[in-house]
Amino acid sequence: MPPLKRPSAPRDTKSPASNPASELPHEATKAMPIALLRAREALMSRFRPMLAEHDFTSQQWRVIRLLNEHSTLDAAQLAEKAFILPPSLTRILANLETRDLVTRVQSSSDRRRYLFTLTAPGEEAFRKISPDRIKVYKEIEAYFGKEKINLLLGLLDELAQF
Amino acid sequence: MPPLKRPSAPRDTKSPASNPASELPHEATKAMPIALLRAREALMSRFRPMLAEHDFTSQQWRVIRLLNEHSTLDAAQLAEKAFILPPSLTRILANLETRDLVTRVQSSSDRRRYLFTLTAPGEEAFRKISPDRIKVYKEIEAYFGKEKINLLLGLLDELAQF
DNA sequence: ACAATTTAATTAACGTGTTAACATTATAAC
DNA sequence: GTTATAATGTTAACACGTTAATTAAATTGT
Repeated sequence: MPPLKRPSAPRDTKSPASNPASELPHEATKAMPIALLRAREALMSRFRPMLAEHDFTSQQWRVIRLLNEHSTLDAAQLAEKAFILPPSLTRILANLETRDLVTRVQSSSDRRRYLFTLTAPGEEAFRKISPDRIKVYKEIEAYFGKEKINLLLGLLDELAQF
Repeated sequence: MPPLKRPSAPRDTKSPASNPASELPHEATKAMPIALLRAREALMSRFRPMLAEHDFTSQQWRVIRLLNEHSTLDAAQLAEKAFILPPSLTRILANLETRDLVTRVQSSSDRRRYLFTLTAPGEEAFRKISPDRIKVYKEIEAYFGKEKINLLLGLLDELAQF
């Protein structure tokens, strides 16, 4: 039987005594969105300063990296692979074009589409940053271990299907 | 010895043949930040429309939820628990105060600090949304299973320590 | 008590996230 | 072939993320 309420007693939570945390069906699930955010931030806080030194945001870098891998992509492909919504991507690409890191050409077969490619300075920026980036990957692996990383990736991919 | 380059050959990637994906030490690690993003988005895409019906963003809702649990918190405590940076929190609290969902009182012992509390309409909003929210939690559990959720949470917490 | 330092919260500036509406071009229906 | 529909990318509006600078108040050292 739960103890009687003492309304005059000091307290710093409102957790109802009739519904302790251990019985709630979704206590763990409730924490998932923030746990994902915190884990991601733990990683990004390593990459961000390094990218900032070269005047890149992580999203700008994701676009650069993808264009380095695929040589040419249209906006829809970039949006899907970088997981960036079209309105954000429009702004990011405009920024990178202004800085002469990326160029666009209109597709001749479908004039609604634009094909994006790294410029020479864009490729140079990629090569310049890459070593630092790999250093961080290795630190993560050293801390966490490849097995756990793959286990985690599997779970995340499955959750992403939801 | 790597094959000769064929500059005229069609291709859609630039992956160097001398360094196939299976040998790269960080292929999995490289995918972690986006995998975390995608997993989180899978969850948030369920919550967002429901919150939007009541004119809440997920961040605003996080603040409401925390004030419901803890009854009164200062900005620093809210920032830490909701994982929201102080400048964002300032704006969010200003918004919620304008809507009379939250009130602030200056701490008498430390006049730099402000203590925030839900108003009656704030508590009402919380109660109104809560059932929908729990419904989504249960859907997630039904899809993913509690064991996997707890396993995933453990891995995420460990990664967050990095 | 007083100056220097530290801390809590805010402001400023810029970039991104999110939704809705829009212009342009392709495709489908008829 | 013309009209209706769908798809690609952009614009607009608002909220949040991120870093640096700022204000006000507390704390420390002397």
